[in-house]
Amino acid sequence: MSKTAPGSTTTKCPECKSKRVVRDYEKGELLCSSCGLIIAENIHDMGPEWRAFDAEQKEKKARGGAPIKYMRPNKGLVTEIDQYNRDIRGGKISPKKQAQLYRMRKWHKRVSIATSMERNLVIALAELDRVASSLGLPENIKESAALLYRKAVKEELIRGRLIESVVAAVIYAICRLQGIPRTLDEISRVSGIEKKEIGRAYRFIKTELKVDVPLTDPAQYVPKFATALRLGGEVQEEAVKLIKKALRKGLISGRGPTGVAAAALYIASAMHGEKKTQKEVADVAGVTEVTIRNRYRELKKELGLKVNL
DNA sequence: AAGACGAAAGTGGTTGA
DNA sequence: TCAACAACTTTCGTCTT
Repeated sequence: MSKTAPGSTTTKCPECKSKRVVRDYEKGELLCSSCGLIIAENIHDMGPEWRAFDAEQKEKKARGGAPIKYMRPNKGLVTEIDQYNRDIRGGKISPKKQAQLYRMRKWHKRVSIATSMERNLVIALAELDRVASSLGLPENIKESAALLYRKAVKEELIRGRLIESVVAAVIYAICRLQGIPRTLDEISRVSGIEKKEIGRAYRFIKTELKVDVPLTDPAQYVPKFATALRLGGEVQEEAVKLIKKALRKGLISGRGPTGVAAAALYIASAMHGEKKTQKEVADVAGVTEVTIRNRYRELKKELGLKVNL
């Protein structure tokens, strides 16, 4: 990547022409600090010369080639030392060498047993790296996820579960813990594991490892959606304000965070004369118009908003 | 013609007996 | 393990702009 100091860049914001574009390593985003536009999301370490606003666009823009699949565990990872004390031509080997081979076999066996866990990790970490990179998650997230996965292995929680689904679950958990908005849908798409599979594995490790995951704050999704909708900073602030108010008020408990974020953005966009249709907002948020209407009606009533749309 | 609205029925997941 | 339940979706008819 570039050699600029962490956080700062030489990029100019395409929206407001400001030079105050910074990298947010936490979220893996490149954003303009004066207007709030996310210029690039899911920043790769390996040089993103394109822009992508969300996972879908990213998939379209990313170069071709099927995702790497680790078909067979252990492929190329296991060495064998046979039991015949011969060299490759079949000739006898000196007793000294034989003793050496014996020791090698012995240790090889021990190491192999000790590393059935390690082997699992090799596969899992490769998968973790692949998925996390596809999602543009930064290093520290990968590290945390790897740590959590190790814990899961140690507790023998993988048995009967696909390694890939546990990996996906761990990533999902860490993202939520760190407040980085990645939906189950996105993770499902890049990992190729069904949403409900990930959800199940996630719930399992969450309870078994007693990981305390706070419920997602809808405000976390605001910048993401707003950028996809090309909505400015003021609208985002407005939406976040609405969410905060709603949170303090009755509650948003039980509601899907994406739906709430979508409704807040919908209202905020109308308040600032940059109105988007329900369908537009619904599409980027991954919910239906009906859900937006429901949330929007609740918000309007609870907050006593007098917005005419 | 497009967007917004809401009713009704269906789906998948959670929860508690 | 099953049934009740809440959130969300799908579908569709109607109203508004």
